[in-house]
Amino acid sequence: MNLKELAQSLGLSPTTVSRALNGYPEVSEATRRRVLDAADAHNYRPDTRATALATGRAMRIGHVITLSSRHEMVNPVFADFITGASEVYSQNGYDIALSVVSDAEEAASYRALAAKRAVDGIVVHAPRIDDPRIDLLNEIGLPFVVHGRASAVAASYCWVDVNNRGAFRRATEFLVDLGHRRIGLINGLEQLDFAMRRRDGYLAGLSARGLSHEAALMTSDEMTESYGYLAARRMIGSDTPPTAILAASIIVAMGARRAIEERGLRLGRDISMIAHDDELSYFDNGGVEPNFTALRSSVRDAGRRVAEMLISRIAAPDDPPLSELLEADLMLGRSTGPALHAEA
Amino acid sequence: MNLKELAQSLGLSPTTVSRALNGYPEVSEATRRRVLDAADAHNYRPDTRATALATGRAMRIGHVITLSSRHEMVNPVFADFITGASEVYSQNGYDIALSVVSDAEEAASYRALAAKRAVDGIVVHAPRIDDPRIDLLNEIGLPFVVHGRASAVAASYCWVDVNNRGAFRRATEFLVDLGHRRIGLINGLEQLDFAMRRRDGYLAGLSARGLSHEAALMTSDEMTESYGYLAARRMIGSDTPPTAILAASIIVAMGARRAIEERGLRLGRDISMIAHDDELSYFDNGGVEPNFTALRSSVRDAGRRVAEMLISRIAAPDDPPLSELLEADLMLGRSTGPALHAEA
DNA sequence: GCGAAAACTCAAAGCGCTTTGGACGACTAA
DNA sequence: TTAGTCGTCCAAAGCGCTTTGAGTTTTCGC
Repeated sequence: MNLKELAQSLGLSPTTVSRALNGYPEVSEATRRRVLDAADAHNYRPDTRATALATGRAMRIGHVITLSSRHEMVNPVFADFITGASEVYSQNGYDIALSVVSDAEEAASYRALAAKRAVDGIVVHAPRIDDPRIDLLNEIGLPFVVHGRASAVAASYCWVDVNNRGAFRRATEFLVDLGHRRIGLINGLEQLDFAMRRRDGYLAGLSARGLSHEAALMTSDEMTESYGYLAARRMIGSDTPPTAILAASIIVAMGARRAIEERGLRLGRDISMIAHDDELSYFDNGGVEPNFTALRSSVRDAGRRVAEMLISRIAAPDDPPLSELLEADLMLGRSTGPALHAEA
Repeated sequence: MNLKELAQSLGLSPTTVSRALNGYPEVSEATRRRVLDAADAHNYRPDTRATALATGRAMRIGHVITLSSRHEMVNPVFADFITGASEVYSQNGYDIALSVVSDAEEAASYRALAAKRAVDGIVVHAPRIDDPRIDLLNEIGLPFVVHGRASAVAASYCWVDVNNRGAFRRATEFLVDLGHRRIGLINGLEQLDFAMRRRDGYLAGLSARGLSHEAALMTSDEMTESYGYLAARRMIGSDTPPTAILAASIIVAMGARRAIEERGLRLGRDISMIAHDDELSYFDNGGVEPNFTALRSSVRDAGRRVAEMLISRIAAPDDPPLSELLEADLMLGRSTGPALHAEA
């Protein structure tokens, strides 16, 4: 069933039917009802391709997830982010085009997306410190919003980010205030902007409390469970182990906990840990008394914010860029406690 | 730059340019080169909407992920599945339309996808035992492939599934052979077909070895880390605890391990565990000697197979349905060992 | 009861592509 | 030479929608 057939079956012209369907005022309420009912009865929906071609709007948002040729990892955060974003999209009639590309073809794939006119806007995930995608997209002229920031990029652009620096600084100071002097950081890949900011916050927290940092207590890698395990094991197995650890994600923290328990230490007593918690659906970090003391910031909510911003950006591409900084809550859980040997 | 402009700039007709671009034989090699070079130089790509409208093919595959109104969980498996599928899609010129819908609007959303002519085919995720989507899609006439099966559905359809029943039976028998008599099953939601099959396999394994089952040793729920923890804690805290556990996923297994270690038990010595391992990128379960003895089956590979099958299905929608059963390997890791008190 | 405004409806053009059905030379075979 | 065959290319129709510009009918004020 297409528009023409529907119009014929109603004894109306395609024009009128289209107007009735799209809520134009030039059609009487009676006619509109009749059209709407008939459309419903025939399960008629305008062909998206034709609509997009005629209107020039694809009503589609592109999400490109990049696989590093070295790691080939899919960020588990993506699933929750997209769930949040999709809520907003569907309320506004948008849908999602997903592409998975290798880092080598990344730039080309953005160009292609624009040239093919497949999407109205793009969400940039996991920006690196000096991410070339931002200049690229600005040049192409495709509306976009960055989830995160790219500190070394001069251009202005829309972004939604968590206050990673502030959060990690706060967590660090909190641990110091509990008497911890040696605090390990098990960070994500520090090419990524958010990880760099977290380290900055960690360093700022230490120096605000008059402590110096130590290379052996800082690691950076892809945030897998086994990385968390290996990094924690190495730290706590050293001659001068940390009494507290800052973990970049719940997944990393779970690996670290494994190392801690394997060594016979008790989390929250022998050693403390604070994890960043994106509130992934499969890793609910407890309710009232979470397992991990955590910097909590819902990535699903971030998805919603990004989607809202992008939609308004598409509507007004020439307005000055928007940005939004989300704060992470420090949720006290069972994984932190006073340092045992504060004087040691 | 559109086709007409490109043609003009070359002094050719749109027809010839289109043919050159699409590899038709009616155009000389010299002209084709000239066209291809010009297209490259101008970064020209055919408008997808127009192409789709003209050809009738959207070159797009729909993936619908359903959020249960009760749980609102996004399966983390999805990210890896889509990565595998996307490899195949992009080789064949397809891209991905992702929609996230609540279970209430699920049927309507499939109908809409078909009516809007937005996709050429659909992948059905996480089928329930008696999943209505299969009959629905057959009725609509939209090509689809199910990742998994729906045991109670009579209609024939294309599917790719892991031999869950066989795998769990084998794992159960393996544990029995190690001397375990009380084996717990921490299963996924048993409305889902794969979980039901796993329980079947578990029960078949027990009865093949002459053992009976026990309700207290079988649980079913959404596969989160904390579910794994709670279920395991309850089992091992009972008067007659199991000496071995079968966990439905690595994530669940991590929760179970937490409960085990919290109780001061040593995994692989005091209690054994086998987990199903989808090889999620963020939970690499070791290499040569994995942490968990596991039923290993790559969900990314399943994504590839599903994508291949769907593409061939789209090409030949009236062929008899295809199906493929993948086997899971039983990988020996450090989480299993002989039962301590085989006679107890 | 008349003219003008309001309410309703429509024909046709256009979005950017593919594809059908030729057209036009240049080449081969008889 | 003539007919037939390639090899190249093109004009125009059509995919299903939106939207402009206009036509027709109804309503209303005086």
